[in-house]
Amino acid sequence: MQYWLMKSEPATFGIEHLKTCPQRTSMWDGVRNYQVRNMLRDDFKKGDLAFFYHSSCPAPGIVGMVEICCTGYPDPTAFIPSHDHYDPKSRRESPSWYVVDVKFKRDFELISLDELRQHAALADMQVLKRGNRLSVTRISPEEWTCILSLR
DNA sequence: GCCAACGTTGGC
DNA sequence: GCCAACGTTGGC
Repeated sequence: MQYWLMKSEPATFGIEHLKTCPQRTSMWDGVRNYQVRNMLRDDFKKGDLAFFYHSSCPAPGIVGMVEICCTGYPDPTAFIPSHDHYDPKSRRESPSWYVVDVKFKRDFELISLDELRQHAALADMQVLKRGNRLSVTRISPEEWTCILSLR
């Protein structure tokens, strides 16, 4: 059982979108970064929990919690030529990219980036480090508990 | 395998 | 829209 933080741009796919999906569950597709791919493919397990983070928006921060529904499987959008996430280098026999399914668990009143930075116990979180570009990062159990205690 | 150029991310 | 940071690409 592991904890994660998953970033998404709310204009593209925010937590409000997730809540309108059937079973409030969606594929987390479109990851095109190898470090994140490796985590989705190798490390994510059914039952893991993740914070849902809104980035590249007026109020960046944690807005909710999701549960991981399955281990990673090949990203089907990479195989569809007309899709925005199409990647001709990804083949069905040797997929380049992976997804997991995530299910909505709960909302938070926004825990802003600024608020996260105010807690020394969270200072090591990758999402707070400058230059961080990973859309998925690990959260330690201590960090998870600390963030939950904020709401 | 080096490294410069380029593209993307994401807070501000 | 700026710009720092850093991943990716491709020539050599």
